[in-house]
Formats: sequence, C-alpha cells, structure tokens
Amino acid sequence: MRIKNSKSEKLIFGPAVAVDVLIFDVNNGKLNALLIRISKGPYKNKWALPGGLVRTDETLDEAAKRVLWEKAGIRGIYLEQLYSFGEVKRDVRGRIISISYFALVDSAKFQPRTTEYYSDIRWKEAKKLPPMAFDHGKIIAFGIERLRNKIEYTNIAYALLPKEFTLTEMQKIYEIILGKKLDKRNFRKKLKMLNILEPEKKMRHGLKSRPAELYRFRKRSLVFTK
Amino acid sequence: MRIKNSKSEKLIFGPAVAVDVLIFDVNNGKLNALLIRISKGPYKNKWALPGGLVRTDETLDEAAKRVLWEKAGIRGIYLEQLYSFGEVKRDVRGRIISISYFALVDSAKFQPRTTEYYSDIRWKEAKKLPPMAFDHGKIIAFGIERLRNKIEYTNIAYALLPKEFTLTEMQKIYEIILGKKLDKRNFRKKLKMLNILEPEKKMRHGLKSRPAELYRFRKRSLVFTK
DNA sequence: CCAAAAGTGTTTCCAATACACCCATGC
DNA sequence: GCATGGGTGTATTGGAAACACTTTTGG
Repeated sequence: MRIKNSKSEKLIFGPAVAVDVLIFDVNNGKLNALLIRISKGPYKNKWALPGGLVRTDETLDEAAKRVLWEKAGIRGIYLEQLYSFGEVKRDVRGRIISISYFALVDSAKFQPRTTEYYSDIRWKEAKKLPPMAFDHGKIIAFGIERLRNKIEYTNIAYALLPKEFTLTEMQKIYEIILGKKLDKRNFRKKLKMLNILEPEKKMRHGLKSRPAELYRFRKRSLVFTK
Repeated sequence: MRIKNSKSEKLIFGPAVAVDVLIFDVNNGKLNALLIRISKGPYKNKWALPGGLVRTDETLDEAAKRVLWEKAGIRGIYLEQLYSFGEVKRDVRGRIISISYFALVDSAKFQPRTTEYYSDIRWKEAKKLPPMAFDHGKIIAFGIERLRNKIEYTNIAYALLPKEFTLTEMQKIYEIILGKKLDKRNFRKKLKMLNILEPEKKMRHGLKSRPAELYRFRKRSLVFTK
C-alpha cells in the first residue's frame, strides 16, 4: 500500500488498517461466534469475521461500532478492543493490519440477518470452527481466552444475559465459557458475596418444574470484582 | 492519508500506522519510562515514546523490535503488544494510528544513549511525567496498569532483574510496582510455593551487612503462576 | 560492640471447595 | 405421584495476612 499524507502531499508507504469484530453469544448450550461467508476471491467459501477498513475521520472504536451495525445489524452491545494482528501475509491480497474487537450479545435479543454486505452470516460454534479466512481463527481463539479470563474477575456476563434471568441460566453461561461444571451452592454463595445482582420480586413460571426467582445485574456496565 | 493499493492501483483513503514503545525499568527506587524529547514541530520540547511508522514488509512485532533497536539502542528484552490507540486527532499533523508496545529492561544492563534519531533520550519517573506529546501519557498509564496486574500472576519480574539477585532486591521491585510495602516473610513463603526461583550456591558479599543468598529464575521467559 | 540488612515460623482469618436433601410445579 | 429443575447449609482445606526476633557481616 502507498499512503499519501493529505496535508503534505508527500507519498509514503505503509499498511492499510481494518477492524474485525468478533461477536459472541451463548445459545443452545454453546459459545458461538457470528461469522460471514466470503463469496469470491482467494478466500471464496471460507468464513470470516465481519470487518472493514478504518476511515480517516473515525476512531478505532467508531469503526468497530460502524462495522457492527452496517455489516451485522447490531448496535448497543458490549464492545472492547481485543488485539492487533499484523503478520505481513495475513491477507494475501495486500498488507492489511487488523485491529480486532470483541463483542458480546444476548442471544435472545439478536437474530443474525443478512446485510447489503454479506449474503451469508450466521452463528458458528466458537470451539468447532469451519475453515477460516485470514488469521481469523487465531483472533477467535484469542477472544475465547479473553472471555474466559474476564468472566472470572468482572461482571461481564451481564452482556450475554437479558435484563432478567434466573441463577441457573447465569450459571450455565459460566459453565459453557469455563468449560466445566460448577457447584450450584458455591456459585450462589459467591454471587451473594460479590453483591453484583439484585432480586426482582418476580418468578419465572410456565416451566414444568418449580418456578425460579428472577435477578438482574445492579450495573449493566463493566465492573471489576477482584 | 490516502492509501494506494500497490496491486490494484486504486486509490483509497486510510490512516497511517506507527508503533510506539513504552520501555520500563526500575532504578533508584522508582519505576521509569524511557522518553525522548521532540526538538521541532508542533510538539517541540514535549516528551514522547520512541516510535516510528510500520513498514510494508515487517510485522508489528518486528516494527516494535526495530524501533527499540534503531531509536533506543536496545534489543533482546521483554516486549509485548500493549494496546492500539486511534483517536482521530491524537497527532495534529495527520491521522496516525499507534500500536503501542510494552518493554521491560534490567536497569543495570542498559544505559540510555542517543541515536541518530533522538538527541535527547532519558529515563523519567513513570508516575511523575513531564509534559507529553500526543496521547503518550495515556499509553504510559495503560502500561503501568498492565505491569501492575501482570506481576501478580506471572514471573514477569525476571525481565527487570539481572540473572542473579537477592530476594530483597526482588521484593523491592514488587513494592515499587505495586506501590506498597510487602511483608518479607510472606513474600518469601509465596515465592517458595510458586517454585519459580532456584538458589545459586553463591552469596552477595561486600555490603556492610550480612551476605544475602543469590537466586535466579528457573525460566527467564513468561510463565503464568495462577 | 554497634549498625545494617538477612533470615526464619506460627497463628489467625477468610475464601474456595466438597457435599445431599427437600421444595414447588406441570403433567 | 412422579419427573423436573429450584433452592438451601455445614465442614474442611488452603492460601493470605499479621506479626518479632536472631544471625551475620563490616566498620
């Protein structure tokens, strides 16, 4: 890539910059990533993260938000920067640096829809990925690790849950992300100690078992608990 | 910035990419960052991190290593990616995205020297910075936080210490980074449990007090201890 | 013999873990 | 009345924190 500084009009060389957004949800007992299928070019039929080039007049965070909205039809969800990938040959079509982002969404709140950009966009299980384009498999592995760590020392699970939920629903989220069963009594004791939830005065009825009390997060924004 | 794709020869617009390297040492009881003074332009007389544009034929890590060597005269030290900063106006001269890196060096091993790039380069206390150019103050704050966290769950202190050191020297590093006094017995008990050190069969003599046993890290590469 | 830093164990507290039974509802 | 998931308490263990004195050397 050649870069031309618009003020000095002096040509310099350098890489281009894209953002790629890794969107997770938890659904059907699985951790899933939202992927698009590439329909042409050297990566035809491979899967990839939604992404796009960063514009001159937007910040990295804004670019990520824009990609999330324009290319996946989602907004208003949890989003943080993940890592920047800059292998020279990561995209065979040219030198592009990827600033990756990491987003979480409540599975009930969002059904993937195609956009004008991508005709095939769907949830894929994050731990059983189809053939991926670029280094996007690596980005997803990185994101899984980030999530696994962060759920242990923050309230970030709020971003995967609806406003109201039962403790068992919350525990399932933890079990899926951590990849192991947790003890129900210890899980609840810990939550009580952390004091990040408050009970609604409502129950979830309608299932074929005892109704469960509903809770909500005191703060639906990132809080560190250690 | 305008970017021209060298294959398609189609002009597109986009930001330029730089790496900035935050180098820490601990010396004289302080955590210090290696800074350069800018001698001309709109940031004249402000201080900044050593940095440079990323070339088309090098990875981000390679660019960081090159900057470290060419601009600060250091190589072979601990280096990891920190965060990417992309505010639109972070550099008033043009749109430049900064991929920041984080490096640690043993203070005894390296004395700053000027290079052909920077005539004034020196250690400044990281918690009492002079007026900084760009958003480099923010990068340093981010790096301090990273170090403070990482020293608690890794053996990263090895990168700030020489091959051989006493337990008291190591404890001082922890105290400076964490910003608080630690209990000598508890510190040593914890180290014994973690089993990341091994005793040399040597003592440090020559001081005006009882000689101290020398230790070294079992592995001088990053190990997670939790 | 005095100053200076090295070295060393025990007790207390609290959070993490392990573990099993009764309860409320739908069918 | 039975299947299903909801809800609850106690005992054990292990790491974190608090805490003070003796040892070895140089001067």
